[in-house]
Amino acid sequence: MNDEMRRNMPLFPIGTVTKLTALTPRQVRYLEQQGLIQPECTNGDQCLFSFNDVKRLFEIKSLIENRKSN
DNA sequence: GTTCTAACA
DNA sequence: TGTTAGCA
Repeated sequence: MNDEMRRNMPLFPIGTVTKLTALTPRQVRYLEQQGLIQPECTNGDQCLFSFNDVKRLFEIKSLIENRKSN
């Protein structure tokens, strides 16, 4: 994998994702169980999230916040 | 230190 | 949804 590729396909652990999305690991896992996100679970025990998933979390987060307002 | 699962309220 | 317990 090239250096450029790592910049475009970084994989973060749930801890980083929770900070980036401002969500809790519970919500992230729950959404994952609902099939709303598709993280890369290589070992099956640890799931790494890519920008793709983080982006989806932000969309979902917005929906949750909108749900409160409406 | 970090992640995962399970269950309960 | 949030927390706790134990495990690797």
